[in-house]
Amino acid sequence: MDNKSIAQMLAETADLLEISGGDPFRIRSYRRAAEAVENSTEPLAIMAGDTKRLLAIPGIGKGMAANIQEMEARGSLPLRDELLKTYRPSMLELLKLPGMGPKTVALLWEALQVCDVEQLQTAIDEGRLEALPRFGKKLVEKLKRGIADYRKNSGRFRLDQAESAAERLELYLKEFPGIDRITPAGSLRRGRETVGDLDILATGPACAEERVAAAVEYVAAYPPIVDLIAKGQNKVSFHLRGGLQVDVRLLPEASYGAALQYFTGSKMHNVSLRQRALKRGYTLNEYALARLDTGAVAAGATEEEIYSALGMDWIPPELRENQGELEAAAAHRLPTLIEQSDLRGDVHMHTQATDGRNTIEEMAEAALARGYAYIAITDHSKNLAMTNGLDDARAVEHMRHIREVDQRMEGRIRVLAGIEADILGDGEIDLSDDVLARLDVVIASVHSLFQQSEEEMSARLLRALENPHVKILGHPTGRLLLRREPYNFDLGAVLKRAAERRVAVEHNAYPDRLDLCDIHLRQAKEIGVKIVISTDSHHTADLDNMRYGVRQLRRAGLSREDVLNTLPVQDFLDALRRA
DNA sequence: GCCGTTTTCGGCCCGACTGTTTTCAGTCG
Repeated sequence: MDNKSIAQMLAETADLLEISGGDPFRIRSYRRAAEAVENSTEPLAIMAGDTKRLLAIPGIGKGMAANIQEMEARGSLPLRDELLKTYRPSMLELLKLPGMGPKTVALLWEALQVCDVEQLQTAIDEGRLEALPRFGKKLVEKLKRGIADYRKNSGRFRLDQAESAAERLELYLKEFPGIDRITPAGSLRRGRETVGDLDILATGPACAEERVAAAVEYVAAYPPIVDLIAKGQNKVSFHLRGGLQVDVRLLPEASYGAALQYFTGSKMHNVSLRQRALKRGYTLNEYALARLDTGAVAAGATEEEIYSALGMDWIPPELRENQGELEAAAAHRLPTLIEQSDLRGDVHMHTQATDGRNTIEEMAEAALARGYAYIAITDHSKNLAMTNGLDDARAVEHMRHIREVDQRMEGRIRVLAGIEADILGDGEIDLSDDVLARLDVVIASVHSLFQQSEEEMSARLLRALENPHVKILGHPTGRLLLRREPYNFDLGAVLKRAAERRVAVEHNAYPDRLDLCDIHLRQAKEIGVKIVISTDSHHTADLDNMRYGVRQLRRAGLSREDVLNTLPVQDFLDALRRA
């Protein structure tokens, strides 16, 4: 079983235990174990035989190790099977409705034998819910709306979409006199590839306790709101068109840091942080860090002073997932994360020669405007016929063009000549060695491997790595290589061989395909593979996507040294030649 | 079920909001 399936099974067991009214602390340990498994860079299938290694994972004890071994051996978890005799799997879906928690699910089951969304809808229509304790008109209304939303869209929102919604709201909030600082918190600030809802924090004189009511009214009047969910003393929650939920919190300046820390999360990071605070004689909430004995406030205005009062360095939001960052911060050993400004070149882009929209010059000017010192033009090779891919002769001709443009730029920006070549069925590259040898940047990509089995893929990737001209292993889908989904091929072996051959592995910065690569980026770092980050731009505007990819690298804990295109152009080329 | 710079037992993070109550349980983040 792959890690994701194991994690899901553990999480479901936690949900079922909660519905059954089980011990809350036992439930929490199942949740913790699920997180730990999901975040493990190593397939548990390999570790399962080694109890000691399982026990070394925080959150995994004797019982959980046995559970994991059981799942590996039989593909099932006895406690979960037991619970499913009493409860229905569809109840796990019911839990996703807003306002619906384990207690309510249990009540619906015991009183009405309702166990899924369909039956709940029927029970509502027949008016059977009102007979139950705690079920008034409003709660029933809320469930009705919840069911409609659930059917319409059940899912998270892409980071780039959430970001632009946040930016529009920010403009609106800034209009209100006395609101002068606005920060998105939550998973958006942590740079998660998808965002469940938007947490926006705001502060300024208008957010002081005695004045905040007017600002709350202003927020609630935000025109794009389609559905006001809640309006409290200093918080407004609503849905935007498209279903994105937004929580806006208006906070006094003295506790802004505490609130930012609190609402940035992640939940597990906060739980651990508060535990550490307790051990040191403090209590931490969204208003302040305070002494337990006297109640005296120790910190609150900034995040830095809170972490510092607890003996830690400030932790970049991207790392706040409770995966060892607290220990690293206490030991002053946090990595210095890469910044977008560290990048000196974008080395994967297409032009009109194949399926790009712009000319070489236009791409170069656009990159120059974004502060890059160099780019590589890497159009497709002939095997991608549908893109009008280049054969040997056209590749040489195109290279000549690129060199001319490079000359014309007169050193303002270096324009390197490259290719995004295709890996053929036998692992060969679809251009001659002669041509490949004359190019500065050869990316070998996996287009033709889409429909292949995953075992086949890894074999081909490994063969392609043996080609001396391949400098970068590309993954233009963002799904093939560095992904978190269950995969059968041995990615570790490909990364290890890439490290040995000194071939860099590419990380593409697509906003719509940021599909969960952080775990494998971490694995690449552990193995020592160099990363090249690029946008695979087909249009000058695509160059702006770099920021999304950088967030991914940061979440994986990567520093400038891990990424080749932070180097000056000559060092970058030398590093590639070492392959 | 996990875990230990007070512990191998006895703890385990914290507060707001909602709806239904008339003092609180449940949900949420």
